[in-house]
Amino acid sequence: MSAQRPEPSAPELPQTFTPGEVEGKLYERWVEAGYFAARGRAGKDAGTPSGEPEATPFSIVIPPPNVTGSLHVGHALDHTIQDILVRRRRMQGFDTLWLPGMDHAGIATQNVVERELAKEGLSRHDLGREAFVERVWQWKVESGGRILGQMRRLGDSVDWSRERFTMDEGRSKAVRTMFKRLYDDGLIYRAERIINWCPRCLTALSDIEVEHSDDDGELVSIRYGEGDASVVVATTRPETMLGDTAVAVHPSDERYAHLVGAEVELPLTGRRIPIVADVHVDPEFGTGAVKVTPAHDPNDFEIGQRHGLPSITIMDEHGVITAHGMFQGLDRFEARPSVVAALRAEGRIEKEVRPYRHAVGHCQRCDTVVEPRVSLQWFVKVEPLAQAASDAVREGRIAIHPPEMAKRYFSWVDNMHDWCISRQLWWGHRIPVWYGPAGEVVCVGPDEEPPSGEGWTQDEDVLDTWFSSGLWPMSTLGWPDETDDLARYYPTSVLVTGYDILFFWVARMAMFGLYAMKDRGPVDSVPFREIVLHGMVRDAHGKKMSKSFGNVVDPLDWIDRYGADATRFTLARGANPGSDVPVSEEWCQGSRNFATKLWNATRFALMNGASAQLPVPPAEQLSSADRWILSRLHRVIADVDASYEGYEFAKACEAIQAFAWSEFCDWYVELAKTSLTAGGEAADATRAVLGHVLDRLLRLLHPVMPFVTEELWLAVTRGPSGVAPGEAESLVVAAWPTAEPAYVDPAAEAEITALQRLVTEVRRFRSDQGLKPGQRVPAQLVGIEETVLAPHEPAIRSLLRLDPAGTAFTRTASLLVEQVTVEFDTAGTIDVAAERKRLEKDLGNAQKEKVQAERKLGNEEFLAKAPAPVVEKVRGQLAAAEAEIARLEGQLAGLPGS
RNA sequence: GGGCGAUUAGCUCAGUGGGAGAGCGCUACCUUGACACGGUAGAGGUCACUGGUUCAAUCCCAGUAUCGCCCA
Repeated sequence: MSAQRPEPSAPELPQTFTPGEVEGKLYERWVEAGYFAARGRAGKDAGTPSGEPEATPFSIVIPPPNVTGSLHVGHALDHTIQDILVRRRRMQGFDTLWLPGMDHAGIATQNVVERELAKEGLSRHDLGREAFVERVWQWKVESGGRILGQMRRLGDSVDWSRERFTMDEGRSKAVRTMFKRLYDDGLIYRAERIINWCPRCLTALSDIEVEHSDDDGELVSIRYGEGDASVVVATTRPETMLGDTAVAVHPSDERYAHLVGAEVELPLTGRRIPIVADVHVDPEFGTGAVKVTPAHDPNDFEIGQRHGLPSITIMDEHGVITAHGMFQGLDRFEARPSVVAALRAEGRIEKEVRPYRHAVGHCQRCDTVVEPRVSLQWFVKVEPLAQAASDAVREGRIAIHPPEMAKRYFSWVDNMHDWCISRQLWWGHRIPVWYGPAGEVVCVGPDEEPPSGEGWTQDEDVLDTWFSSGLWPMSTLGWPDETDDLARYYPTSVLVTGYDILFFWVARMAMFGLYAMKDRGPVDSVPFREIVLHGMVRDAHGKKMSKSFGNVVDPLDWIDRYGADATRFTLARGANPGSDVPVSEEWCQGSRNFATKLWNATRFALMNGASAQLPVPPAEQLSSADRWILSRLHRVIADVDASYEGYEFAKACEAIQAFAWSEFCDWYVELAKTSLTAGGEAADATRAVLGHVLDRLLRLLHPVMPFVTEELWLAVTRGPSGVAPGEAESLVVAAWPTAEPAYVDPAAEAEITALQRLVTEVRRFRSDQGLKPGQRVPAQLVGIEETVLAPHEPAIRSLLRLDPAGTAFTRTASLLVEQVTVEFDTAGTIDVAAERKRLEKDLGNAQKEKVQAERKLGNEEFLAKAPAPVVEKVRGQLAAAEAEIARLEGQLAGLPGS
């Protein structure tokens, strides 16, 4: 430590950053300080960290994770993005609300608890409805909500005082209110329809709870009827032929024209079924004739409706065949080969293709193959609601980012089928409809007493979880009550979610919000003003993460090993608008490395007395290096801020990292070493500039990497005297940095660019010459006095390990760069061949550039039609190339042996 | 089958109508007084293919191929 160096103004930071030791403490401190709590109605007068009198609300409701769930990497991405938005707005002085909570996940949760019961040898029916639901609540209290603790690990700045759950009292009231309103408006009805049925979960599913995959099955062609009057149908589900009630062909299919209206005998059953003509039959598929099983296929159901065909249910709720003699009692998948064998025995099988790949629907929750089933269910009539939801986006009242994604939204919302909302479960919001002894049907509102007396019973079913999730942006703020929060934070500002669940609930929230809040008018009834869609997290090769593939990343594992900051940065750094987010452990290590780099740069600055408390002197008292880094910083602030504003998180992260590492650490800190060693006023200025740049840089990065930036910022802004006057006590509530154009300094930028070019050229020379990095070489910088680089000679010598030329100096090599001739004494060991190779290579490039520029400038049309600035630019390129050629040719001519 | 998107360095991805970029990986050298979770230098690309528009195309348009996603 040199004598001039002042006492360190802050306690030295430890040598490395240990996330595990500080993250938990910092998070709890933030929560205790109340930074994450929205200010509520008082916020109007409460002031802001940056001192403005009024705080504009900025609100986000979290896409509620399942109460059964745990934080997976998809949540980590989703939450990181929301936290970036919220933390930036908070620093900007907004009254921010990020509202956390969970949904009750009807099927998933019921499955979990039923599995628990099964270990005790019990089923839910052994307990009865009431006791079972009690048991689920108990489970929810005990083991539910693990994910909330995990959100703390990630650093989510949510308002814990406003945590909500879809099954809690307020949210239940919202559900009953909404049901009643829709029912009274005729938008909820009960009907017998074909729905998706899970024979394992024993409940109806909505369309979106069915996942389609291409599976290996079979395609069997079966001949119905005899002789000329026979017809061959192809099917992937031969067992359902037991429930066939027709054969359908396309009306213009000449092959079958003579058969339409006739009947054929259905094998194995002895029943006679008609042949009908229907335009929805694809004449190209199979034989062009299809079997029609209205009770077990959605398309066939439609055909059945159009032609008045009977519907014969051949399976029970478990997917077991219910009739037909020898097949009775067989599971649907056992029945399939049995039916085929029986048909084969009768000589009815014309063709069997196996394996045959085709789309098969599976239950999203348990992967069981879904069985279409005719049953009595409750539906939401979506048409008017969907129309409103579609219009809101079409008219820009809800903006989708990135905008290309709106197409997906429209294609879904504009083609939505009625929504089956009843579920044959016990865990959920029970349908508030009572049936009376004389066939009465009464929908009971939240504040009404259900009818009592002999013979009245409540509907047994519960509502789809998405019915309550669809109310989330309103219900969490207190709707249907006119609460202060609802008045202040609805519509929410942004909804952040993956494009893969756009349909699951975004459209539903839009439909419900626009309907329930319509009194506010078209603009303010939307549940959110903007939708930010991100992609799915994938592995380093773009593969979807899956347990079976073994490429699943556990974000908590990364947080443990690399820190929450590194995990968050990795996700944000990969989040380009509209595209999936590839991640890998290597990249997370890279993010950790970045945190460490920042840590060490800050440590260096603090060791040398840097502080954000020091005022940056006026420009004329600053070195060009100081002015350069300030200029670059303030340009970067503008760029990064614009990227954040446009939800371009990858771009923002990349720009911050590039500036911090490649400009601040690689050049400014290196140049600062010379200045600090020299001492005096220049050193003081450097300390102030180091403090200023770090301060702004840490603020800019804080939304992405909240922990390490807080730790460093506190050290940089607080000297031994504690909190700086007027400064925030935490980066969480510190003011967002603004770009100050006054700092932009093109002259300083040009000067440091010249310095970089000179230093790089000499480094290349040293490298070509095999000079070791640390090896000191005597050199003189001829002509530097006449250039802008004159004041930088000490820094240049330090960066390049150049010693002063002593009396015994003998020039063995020289290099002309930026009007400076660098003469070296390499003690005679000059590698002329290496140097010639280098120069010739550069010369070749310069000549190529010259030719390109000349070709353009020799083109009359180019000169006539290209814009003037472009022509000027090319002229400049030509001049630069010619100067470079002259320089390199001079260098080559000066080599020994030339 | 319908729709959408992609194709740029070994890998993952930015990018712009006018001189091809980043990170990781790779090669060489280096424990220099913030940092080896580091430094310096380097190699590596007909910007998928074929046409068209234009003074000028990796970028705009059309077609082809391959891949991915959503829907049926």
